[in-house]
Amino acid sequence: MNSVLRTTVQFMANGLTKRQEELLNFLKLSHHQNGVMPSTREIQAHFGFASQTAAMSHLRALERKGIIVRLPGKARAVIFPEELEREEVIDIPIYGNIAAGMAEAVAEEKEGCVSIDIASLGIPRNARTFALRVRGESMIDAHICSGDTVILEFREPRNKDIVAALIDGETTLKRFIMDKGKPYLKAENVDFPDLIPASELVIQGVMVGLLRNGTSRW
Amino acid sequence: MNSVLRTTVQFMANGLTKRQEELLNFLKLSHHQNGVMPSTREIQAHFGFASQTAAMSHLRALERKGIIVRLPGKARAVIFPEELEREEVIDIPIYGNIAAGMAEAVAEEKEGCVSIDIASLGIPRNARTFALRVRGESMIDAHICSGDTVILEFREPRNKDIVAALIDGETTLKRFIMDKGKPYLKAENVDFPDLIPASELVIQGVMVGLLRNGTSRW
DNA sequence: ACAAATGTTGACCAAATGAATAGTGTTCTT
DNA sequence: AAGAACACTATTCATTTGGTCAACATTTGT
Repeated sequence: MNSVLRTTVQFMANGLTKRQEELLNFLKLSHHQNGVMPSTREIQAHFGFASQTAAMSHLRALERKGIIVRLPGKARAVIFPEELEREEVIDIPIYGNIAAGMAEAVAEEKEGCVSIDIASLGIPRNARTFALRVRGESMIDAHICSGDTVILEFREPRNKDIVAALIDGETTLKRFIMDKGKPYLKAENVDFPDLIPASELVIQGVMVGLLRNGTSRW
Repeated sequence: MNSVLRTTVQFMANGLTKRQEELLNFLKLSHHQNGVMPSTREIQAHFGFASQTAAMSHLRALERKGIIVRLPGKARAVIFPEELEREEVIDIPIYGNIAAGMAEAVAEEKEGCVSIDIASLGIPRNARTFALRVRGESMIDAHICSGDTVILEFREPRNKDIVAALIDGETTLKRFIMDKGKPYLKAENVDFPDLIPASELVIQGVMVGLLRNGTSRW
């Protein structure tokens, strides 16, 4: 009597069986950890199959159900359809402070990263961007809250742009106003005064987007 | 006299030569369009090289400069290091309206997609999420503006959560308040009245994040 | 002028990899 | 009870693919 098979074919919400779900998870895990899709023999080894055909037929099943796409004949050519439709994703470094000149983005001070597609932010693909965590309420009337993450582009500010500026060795978010050729910085909160730059005005970036986290207070 | 070679070795900002830059662009384009990395022979064919060795040496150069990582012996195993560090990216469909029951997310009504890493939103990897474009000023006191994109999770609301609710066949954003066992909906704008549900209260999702675009007005 | 780095050519090998065929047992639906 | 979908074993073949060797040309810095 053959007691190897004890399979209970249960269908999941997405129309996959338990085993197919396991295979899909392995594909995703492998792709995320190693950066490449596993070959049929790597799938075989991971599940302890005695032949590649088992892996092959599972891949065929996933393809038939539209979960994956494969390029026939090509090696490791398993694709998740959603990744093909996806816009280009960029990685935006988050800095706590940017005290220095910002000429070269210093990886050491990076606190984390936001990965987001460029279309959602509406920025050009070659834009140099970075992000800052907002502390304080100085821009609350522009509906920028403490805890928000603002996305900034490294470029020249235009009138009324919201900018990150270096003031007294600290980076703060302010609205950039050009008044008769003279620039000054305006807080979007009546409790904060306008700032007329004494000497040089150092603009670190122009706000192009904002990200608010569910765990933030609002 | 051999007049094939007209190479001017110019170094780019990232330390790559012109040719290496072209190769990198082909890798990125190919990866984004086809979903897989090109093989050395596909690189060869694209650039019209007479042998794989040209492609190989370019790949080696890119690897030496840290632009790519390769897994020796494995097929199409070229990896961009930033993608390895990247958190898992999910694709959140954007709906204009969600009039229907929302039991099954209907792809037909999809207006677009936001691709973002799960860590930036702070949501579990298996969360069922969708996004809505905000119209109107009813949540302005919660600093949610017209034009913002709110990210919502399909789950039961807790007290004081901001939710998308179905009211008169339209989806609107409101704060969910549970008062002595009776739920009602509160607009975060003094000009808008509270809403006490006449019959059934249909909650479509709970706000877990917000995305504001640079092109939005503020 | 010389060395080092870069870009190229052509031919070849061995390993990695996808794919096919034939057959067994299990579970689910009708 | 029958058919379909599912989960696998065992073996074999053909192609894809990475990797190497031996040269040679051009540019760049010392």
